[in-house]
This record gives sequence, C-alpha cells and structure tokens, in this order.
Amino acid sequence: MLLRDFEDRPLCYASGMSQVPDHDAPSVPSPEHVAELLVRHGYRSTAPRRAVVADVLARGRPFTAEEVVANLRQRVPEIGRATVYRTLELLASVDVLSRVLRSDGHPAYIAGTPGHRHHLVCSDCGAAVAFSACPVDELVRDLSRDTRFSIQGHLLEVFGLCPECQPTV
Amino acid sequence: MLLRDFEDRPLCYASGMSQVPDHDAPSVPSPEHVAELLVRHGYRSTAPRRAVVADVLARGRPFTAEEVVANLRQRVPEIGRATVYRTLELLASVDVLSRVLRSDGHPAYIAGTPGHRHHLVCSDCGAAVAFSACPVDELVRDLSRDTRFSIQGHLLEVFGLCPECQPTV
DNA sequence: CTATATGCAAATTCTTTGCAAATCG
DNA sequence: CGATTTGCAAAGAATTTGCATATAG
Repeated sequence: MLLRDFEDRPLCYASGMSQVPDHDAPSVPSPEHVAELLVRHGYRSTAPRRAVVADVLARGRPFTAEEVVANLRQRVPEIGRATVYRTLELLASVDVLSRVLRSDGHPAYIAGTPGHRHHLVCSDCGAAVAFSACPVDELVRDLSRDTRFSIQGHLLEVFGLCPECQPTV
Repeated sequence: MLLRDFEDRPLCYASGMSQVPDHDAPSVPSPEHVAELLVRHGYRSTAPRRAVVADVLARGRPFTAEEVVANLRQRVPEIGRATVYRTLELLASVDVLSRVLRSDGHPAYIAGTPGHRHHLVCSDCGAAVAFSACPVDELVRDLSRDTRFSIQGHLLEVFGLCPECQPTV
C-alpha cells in the first residue's frame, strides 16, 4: 500500500527527557496492568495477546494493524494475522488503544490513552505528544443543549511539525 | 465487510427545517460552485466528476468511497471505480470534502465543510450536524508554545445519538 | 474439562496502477 | 489538436471468516 514509513524514524519525544511542560509523551500502562485489565473484563491473558500488548505499548505514535503484524512476525513468526487484528480491536474495546485517523489518511491505533487524552502528532516523523487539556467539554454542553443529541464522545487530533522536523530550526 | 448501513436510514436533520439554533446541517455548496472551483484549480469539469460531485453533495453524513461507487453505478453504470476514488481525493484536496474517521472505524469523507467546520455525528443513523464554534484554537496556541510544534491543523469530531435515535425520546 | 482463543488459508473488501481510448478546452 | 481524464482489468493491500486444534483457567 505504500504507507509513509513511520517505523525507522527517530522519536522526537520518546519519553522521560521531555522538554514539554504540562504535556507528556503518551503515558504507557504496564503490560501487567493491561493483562489484569483483560482478565477483569473476562478475557484471557494469552501468550499471543501478551506479544501484541508488548509490541503496542512500545509505540509512541499511531500505527496500523499491518505494522504490528509485520513487526511481530519477526520475533514471533507463528503468530496469526487474524489474532493481531482481533487483539487490537479487543484492546481498543477496553480503552488501552484508541482508534485514530493518521495524517496519511489511514485508520490507525495509538497506545497509552487512559482517561481523557488527545494527541498532537507530527505529520512528518509521526512523533506523538499526549495532552489532557481538552477544551471540548464546554462545547459539548452547548451542542448537547442546542441539538438535543445525547453526546457520547469525541475525537480530537492535532497535527503539526515537531521541532526536529521543521524546515528551518 | 459488513458496514453499518447508513444508506437507508432517514436523515434526522436533512436541511432547511433544522431545529438547531446556531448549528447547521453541513452547508452544501452548489454543484456549479464546485465545478468552477475545480476549474479555478486547473482541473477540468467533466461528466464523471460532475456525477460524483452531485452524489456527494446530496449526502449529509459521512460516506465511504465504496458507498459512492455503489450508488453511482446504479445511475451511471459506465463510471469507473478508479474515477470515483480519484475524484474523491481531488475534492478533498480542494476542500469540498473532508476526510473523517467514521464512528464505525472506517475512513470516510463528509461533504460541505467550507472553512473551519466540525461535525456532530449520530452514531446510530449517521446524521451529521455541522458546527463552527471551535474551541481548539486557544488550545493550539498553548500547545504550540509548550511543545514547539508548528501546528498545521486538527481533526475534531463529536459523536452521540440524535434525538430520533435516542432510546426513550 | 470446556469455553475461549489461536493459526491458517481462503474469501472478501478496499484501493491503486498502467495504459489505450475518449474528451475537454 | 494536445494534455488531461476515463474505464477497464488486473495487481496489490487490508481485513474478515470458518474451522480444526491448542490452551487458559
């Protein structure tokens, strides 16, 4: 499909040494926490699922199902493509992952979005910074009142160029 | 693929008789306006493109490329699938359409989004209401300052149930 | 044990591409 | 006319499904 290659580029903001006050690299729950979460929801913690979880938690940027498949296949060749797809959906259903629309137009997931979080994503290298300041809540009240919709949720993504990827730094 | 069927459901807010103060059904530019826009951008206004435009402008909710293909094929059987895909991308590039992530997880387009607009979409029937009040601008200033990203744009979608689709009206 | 989850391969669905023929301006 | 656009058919991706087998609890 000729995806933009987000794999082999350096992370601008990996974790830890962030220069970013008030905003963090996507916070990553531990694999154990996720395993427990699955069990709590009545699912089983299996080896293939743990492999997917480990892969996915290590990513700080949006990724597609196929990217996970490709990467996992290298270390766990026997893992089934369908299992990866199913597990990603499962993880999204328990809010370990969020579905996002990547700036290249492909539907993708992003990890580490417990609670109410959004992402600022670099459209060049794909680096993601999470932020929790969400200005949508008040808007939602207005919309709810004016439209009589019962509002369930929202999707907010911000795109831009991270410092490393800007033309003239 | 078993998509949620947004085709044969009634529009909750079609156009005109909106009960929605300050928020409108997605505003639809005229086919002629779009044709002129294409020409102004150096593209040609051709019959197949006009057919796609007509189809697309009549939709008040997010739709996929395949949905347009299926619908167009009924009245213009000779139209090529590739032409539809190409035209949709073209229309998105001149801002007649916006790419959105539909609540069923499928990448889709939505028509009638001139200027800075967002959509409140019913996750049951797919009805869309556009709104222009965007609370993101101030956030963007903060993010820009704090992260040093040069921010290019954002994607905001709100999901909920329209009045018609709520369990107990 | 037994319900759940897996891997595989095949079926579907979605999207893109190459190219000769048609068409807009 | 000449560059752009189209339709087609085929290639290429992405995603889903059915089912026998394996496994967690």
